[in-house]
Amino acid sequence: MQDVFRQHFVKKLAGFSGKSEEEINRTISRPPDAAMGEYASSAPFLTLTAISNQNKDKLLGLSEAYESASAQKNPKQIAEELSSKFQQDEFISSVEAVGGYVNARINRHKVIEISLQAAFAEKEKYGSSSTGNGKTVVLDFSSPNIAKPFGIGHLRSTVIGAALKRIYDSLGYKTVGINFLGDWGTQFGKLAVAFQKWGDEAKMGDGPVEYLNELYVKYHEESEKNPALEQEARAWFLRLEQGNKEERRLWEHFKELSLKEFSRIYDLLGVSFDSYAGESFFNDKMGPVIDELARLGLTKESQGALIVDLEPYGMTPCLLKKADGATLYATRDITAAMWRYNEYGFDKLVYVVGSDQKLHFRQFFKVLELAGKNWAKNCYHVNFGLIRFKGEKMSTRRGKIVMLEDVLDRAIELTREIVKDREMSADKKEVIAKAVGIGAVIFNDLKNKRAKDVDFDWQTVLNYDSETKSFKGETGPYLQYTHTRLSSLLRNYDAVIDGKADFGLLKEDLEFQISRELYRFPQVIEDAAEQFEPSLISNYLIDLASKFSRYWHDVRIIGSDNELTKARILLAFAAKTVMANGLNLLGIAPLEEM
RNA sequence: GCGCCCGUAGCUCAAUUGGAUAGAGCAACGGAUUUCUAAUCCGUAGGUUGUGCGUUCGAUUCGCACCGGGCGUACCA
Repeated sequence: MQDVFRQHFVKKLAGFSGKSEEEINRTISRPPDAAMGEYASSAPFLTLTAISNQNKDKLLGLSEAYESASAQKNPKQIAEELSSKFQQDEFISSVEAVGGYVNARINRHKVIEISLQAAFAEKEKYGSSSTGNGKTVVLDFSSPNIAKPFGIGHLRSTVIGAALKRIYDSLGYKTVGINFLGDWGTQFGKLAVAFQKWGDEAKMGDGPVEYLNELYVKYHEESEKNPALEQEARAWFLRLEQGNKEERRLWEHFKELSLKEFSRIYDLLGVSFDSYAGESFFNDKMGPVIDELARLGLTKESQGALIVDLEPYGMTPCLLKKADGATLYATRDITAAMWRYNEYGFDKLVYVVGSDQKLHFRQFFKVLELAGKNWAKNCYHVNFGLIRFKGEKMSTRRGKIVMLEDVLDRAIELTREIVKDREMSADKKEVIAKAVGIGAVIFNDLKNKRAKDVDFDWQTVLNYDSETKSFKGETGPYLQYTHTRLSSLLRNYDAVIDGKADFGLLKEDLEFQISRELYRFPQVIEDAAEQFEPSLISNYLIDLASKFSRYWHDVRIIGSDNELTKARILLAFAAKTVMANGLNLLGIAPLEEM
């Protein structure tokens, strides 16, 4: 979507200055103070830069360049000249030169009119577009390991991936969400060995995955003392890979137990997938791929293993087969990528996986490229920071892990405490407790740039204040609360909202500020998709919510003046629409009351 | 050792991708409630953007070096 105000300003300025629109567009920023206008251009400095660059080519000294630049014209003068050429029009109300910048104020009335009308007309579609029509994005996310507990590390992948999927959906892309289950690999050998040695089927009762994890931890403790266990585990997995019935049966049992637990969590989070083709799905498809790579002369044997040498690219080799013949993670990923390309013909293949696997992705993307797959450049590793626990990396091997379900349960419990004394039905309270508690957890994971590591801390995750019994500040509940109040407000308005109003009556500064936020919403979604960054939407919603919170504190919306009320209600309606649309993209439920 | 990422208020993070006077939340202190839901709002205080050079008219943003933290570094994923 295009910002017509900005576009208009750029076009005019380009005309006046003789620079290209492209060039002018790069000089646009926002003035430090809102009072100075909405757009600023540093175009007057371009001449200076150009002259000094020119002189640099001629090997002139810096001071000389500056002198010759200022001798001709200084930015201040240029800014004044350019500004004076502007005339008030439909989009721009005034242009002013300030210290070498050209500052433009946009026509407030126009912004209000455009944004409120668009939000009213498009409702739940406002913000979406058709830019992605005909294109397919495949997203690989969540991808937990079978027989391991679902930790908060997987929450990040799940929540970020699900948000990106919705974001791309809303831009008209066809999206395919794949849960690339970690249901294959040596860890099953380890688990099976542990289970056979110390396990007891009868103890699997209520929390089988937790029990299996205990065995897994025990295995790693024991194997430090007894290295022979490693051999046993490898042998077991090899038998599984070769199709032995007994091993297969146990593996399927583990898998079934795990999926049952995972789906409970996905239900809570409101996440679903289009495909569960996990690693095991590719078990019988790797052979031909290895053959293909070999035919292309990419593979070689080294220390008994089959590798693709990536030395020329400054990377350690990509291992396709271990010395014992078993395949590895990279083999499955390469195979899966090729299969997905054939199956979906994607325009983008996105992996939402932690930063600790960066090298792995660089390696296998490179292998794809070397194999002549020109679509390799459309593969993206959307990495995210690790969740550390009291400064330590979490590790399932050492049993250091925070269970996602515990986090969710605790958040829901805190919320129950808040709504306990509300006058509403018990059912309603429970719905609210779930939506708000989960919303708090989801937002906590989506509010920061994904690359940031997060130190998990019970005290601060939810920003819960036990004294006032409330979630405070920049949280999911804050956004939900804003949406709730807007809903309540609109319920209190008994006339019909028909989308018509006298926009000229909205003269408050905040009415303009809010409209401007509403206006840029579609662009925020596009940026979030482009950068694979849901936090852009989180931050945006916080901005919008805090502006509206301030607004209705200062201003009476439903008042005695019918026309004014009508206009303000339309503003509230538009704000509610955008809050709801934004929250839905993040996977947080917009509530009517709470 | 080498590679990648990070370092911004006491804490957690923003900063429109190189623009003007670096902004929010939490915590602290002070204030606002006959309410369109106070899970709210307002105010005060808090900074040599890790350090030092460099590039630029202009640097939190780009380059180099150093300091500190994280991750990775062929048979785990």
